[in-house]
Amino acid sequence: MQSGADSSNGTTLRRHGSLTATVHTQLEAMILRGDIAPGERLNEQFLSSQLGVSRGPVREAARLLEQDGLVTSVANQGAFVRQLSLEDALELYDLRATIAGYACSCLATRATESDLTELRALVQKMQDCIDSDEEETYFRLNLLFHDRIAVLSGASRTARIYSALDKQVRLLRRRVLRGDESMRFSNEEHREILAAIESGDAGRAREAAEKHHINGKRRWINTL
Amino acid sequence: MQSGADSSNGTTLRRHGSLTATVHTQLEAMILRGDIAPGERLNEQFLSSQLGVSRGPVREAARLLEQDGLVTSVANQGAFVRQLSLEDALELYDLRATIAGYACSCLATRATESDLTELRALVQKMQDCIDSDEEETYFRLNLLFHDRIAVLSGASRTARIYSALDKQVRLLRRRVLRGDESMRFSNEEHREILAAIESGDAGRAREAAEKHHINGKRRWINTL
DNA sequence: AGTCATCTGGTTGTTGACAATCTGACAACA
DNA sequence: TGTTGTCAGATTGTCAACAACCAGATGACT
Repeated sequence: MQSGADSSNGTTLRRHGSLTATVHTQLEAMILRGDIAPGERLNEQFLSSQLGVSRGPVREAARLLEQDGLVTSVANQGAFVRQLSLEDALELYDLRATIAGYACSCLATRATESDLTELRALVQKMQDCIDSDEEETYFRLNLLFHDRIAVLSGASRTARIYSALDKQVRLLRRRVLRGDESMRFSNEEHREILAAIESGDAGRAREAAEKHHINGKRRWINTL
Repeated sequence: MQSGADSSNGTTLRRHGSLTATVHTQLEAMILRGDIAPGERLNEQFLSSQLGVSRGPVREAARLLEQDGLVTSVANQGAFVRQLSLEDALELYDLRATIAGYACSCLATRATESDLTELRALVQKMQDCIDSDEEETYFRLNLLFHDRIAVLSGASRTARIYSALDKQVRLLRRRVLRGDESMRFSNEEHREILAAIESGDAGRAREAAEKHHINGKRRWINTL
């Protein structure tokens, strides 16, 4: 719950100039954090007063969130935080796997030594988390690992779409506790992805990434 | 009632649709038609007076177009019709190929007889266009064929993304004259895609679709 | 009692005005 | 002559008020 105007981030986030961008970021965080539950409506007036802006930027931010797939808006009724059906979830996982596969295949053909160093470090950090049983940090690093792959692939649209899909996935498993075994298997797959990228074999990288994501899907299904 | 949401693709001029939606459709058409050239700015004031609305809906529509990838907006400077670099174009083709491959693999596992009938009819019509040398119509049917596959695949996000990528591609080859030979090869590939879907073999469908799109990419490159 | 029309409060849709910012040009100056 | 400061115009960013619209409640009528 944000009291009053700012207080959220100490420094006023005015740098981008556009309030819309700020509001977009804030609302996205609220939704991903679960402050606004799936199915709930984004009340423009309430949110605008909460964030200390007028309804204009809130409306524009809502449009952005709709394109991000985080909310659906109904004419004359407003924007609602998306509630994903099981079918939606399954498609989401598969599609994300496909996109990730493409990103990895791109990266395999262009990764610099610096890129590889960065990814290796992430895998190592994740291993440390497993050893010291820090699930929360592992979860964060895991997101970062895949995000970095998408970005480093140089395919900007691909990275953007992957990021959007990732947020939608987080919509349905906000608090995922993978468990020790899952983390171990998962990071093993990360190693395979990394090895495939290092080898420069685009096809192998693609398959490794797809398999990893599909396994993630299966792990999620098993938690139902 | 299922109002709003998405995907009644193309002209969704509902009786009372919001102005934002109308403006979005109009601007999209203008851009795709080339009325507003790549690199050109979308002047909010001019467009709003041109379309007989205020700047609000125009601004919101511009946000939508940005998410569609048709324009890029700069803070305090406005929205500009996107100018695609060669790299952009190459990624676009590859990514679209990947997405199309996924859509086809989905459709292969769920296509109804009615779906197949529709697609067969489209392929036949395209053949007629080739025989009577109607490139313009062939071009339109070609777009429709791939769009229908995406929609019939049942993967709504996938269809949406494919549609967006498709519009971006059209941004860089508004007037493509494929030539007789190209059309013939292209439709032959359509047949192969259709056959793969009919066979129910997801992997084969995926490969056929990917190959078709990659060949399309090559055909485009050859025109440079 | 049940069905339908109407009313009302609240919310979104739209607008025109005002503030902040950028672009380009002109003029002052070293 | 080349650089820099300043200004005017245009354009985007934001706001608060008004209009259109929907959902639910109330009440009349059969």
